[in-house]
Amino acid sequence: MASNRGHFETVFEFVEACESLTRIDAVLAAVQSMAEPLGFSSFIITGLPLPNRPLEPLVLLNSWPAGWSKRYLSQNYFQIDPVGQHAFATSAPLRWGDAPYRKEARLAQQVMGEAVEFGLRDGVLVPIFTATGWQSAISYASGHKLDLGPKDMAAAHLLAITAHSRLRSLLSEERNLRRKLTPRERETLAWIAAGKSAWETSSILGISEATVITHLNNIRRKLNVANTTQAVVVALQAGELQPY
Amino acid sequence: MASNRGHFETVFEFVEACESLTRIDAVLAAVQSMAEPLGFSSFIITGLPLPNRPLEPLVLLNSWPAGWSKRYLSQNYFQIDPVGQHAFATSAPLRWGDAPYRKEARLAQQVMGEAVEFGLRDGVLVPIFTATGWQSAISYASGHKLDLGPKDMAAAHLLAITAHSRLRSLLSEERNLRRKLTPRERETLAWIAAGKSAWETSSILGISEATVITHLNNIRRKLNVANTTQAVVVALQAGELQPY
DNA sequence: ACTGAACTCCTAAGATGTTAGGATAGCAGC
DNA sequence: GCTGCTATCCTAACATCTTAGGAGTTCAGT
Repeated sequence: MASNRGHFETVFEFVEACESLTRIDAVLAAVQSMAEPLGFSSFIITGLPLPNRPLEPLVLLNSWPAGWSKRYLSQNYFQIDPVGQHAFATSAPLRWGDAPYRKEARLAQQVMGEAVEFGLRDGVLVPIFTATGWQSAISYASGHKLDLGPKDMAAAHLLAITAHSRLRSLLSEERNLRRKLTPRERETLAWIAAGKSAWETSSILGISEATVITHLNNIRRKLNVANTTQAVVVALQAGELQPY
Repeated sequence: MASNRGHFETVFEFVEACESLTRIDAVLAAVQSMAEPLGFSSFIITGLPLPNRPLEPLVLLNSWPAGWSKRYLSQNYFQIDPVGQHAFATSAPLRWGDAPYRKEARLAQQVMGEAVEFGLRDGVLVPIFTATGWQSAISYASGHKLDLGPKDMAAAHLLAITAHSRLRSLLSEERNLRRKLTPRERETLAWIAAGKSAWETSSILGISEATVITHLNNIRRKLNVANTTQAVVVALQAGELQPY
């Protein structure tokens, strides 16, 4: 384990350098190189899904072993994983071993057992809070038991929020290039999300109700959702409902 | 202006100390005491609203002069303020003076003129990205023109994301104490947000469609919204749609 | 024992959203 | 000149949500 002072200075340089990274794989490499001196072999940065929703579409960055990653995401282990579920309840960085789980939860024990098979024995989960109640998290993994002090945890925390911030801006830029909705459709959906009916929205936008309905039809088709309510949720998560 | 090295070390100590702050006004005082050496006299930490939506419900922490704060929020200046609007487009900290605005935008100039009357002459806006496309921001204000180097900007940035992270966890804890919806109502709304109809949701939850409809009626009444779609948006912003 | 909150179930009318067609006009890019 | 995209408008049947009532059960706390 490197010295605490060393960690801090290095992480601090990372904070500055991170701003100039323009490619997602560069962020991944940078985080990886920062995490290794702290004792972590891999990590994942992800948004936390709503109840009953899959984790996979919210993953931002992932350096987990491929086999584990595939199994965890496809089997939706997140809904079982005590560490993942505790991410909602904690505000401070969390040692994996400190995640509470009921003894009767055989599934939870099975998931943790399988993680060990893939070389993920210990780790730290850092929750990242957002202004809207949505959360993200970064989960660092290690192949051996960790011995981390408060400063190491703080360094991991700092690394997490910095990388997350940078990542969001990069993905936001990428996202703009593959937006699915037209400007008028976004404008329409923004009013619908504000609770306006189709008729009210048509008045606001100065068009006919029929046109608003057509826009909503196209929106639902493009986003591949069941109804307008889900369209709003998906559009929010996809960043469609913002200016610019 | 204090030395750059001093800023950095102080901010770094703040990162550690912030974790132990348990009261919102303590965070406010801590940020204030950190911001002043950087040249800032006041600040606001807030989520960014959807188009056509007011800023006020998303404000987390506010040390702006009371008069200006009241006017800005009640008049919904955010939708006019070029700095506020540019928050959506930038990923790096932004000097107020660098915010682009059209010359023909008399309203924008008026807002900025009024800010000066309240002693807000210059400042820095730090956007905070989230995993879901929702954004927050902190806006530092100063009574005089600022002369900030890259390291000062980085220090302000670091201060912002650290305080924001802590604040979210504190508010999240407070929020849990004044949740409006019952567990069953949250469970119902989570499936509705996933695009299920009332009938489908009733099947999933093993209750009658009538009960789901009753839950939705109560949800709309409690959240004081016009329809289920808006109920989902409001519940998401209020953090109602998460486990625990 | 009582109170309040949560959860459950019901009807019926009216409002609103959804589906499935079709149609015209403007405009940018090839 | 053509193609594709965007934006606009329309009808009609059907599905779903919304409103406005009422009512019974359970359970925790006073």
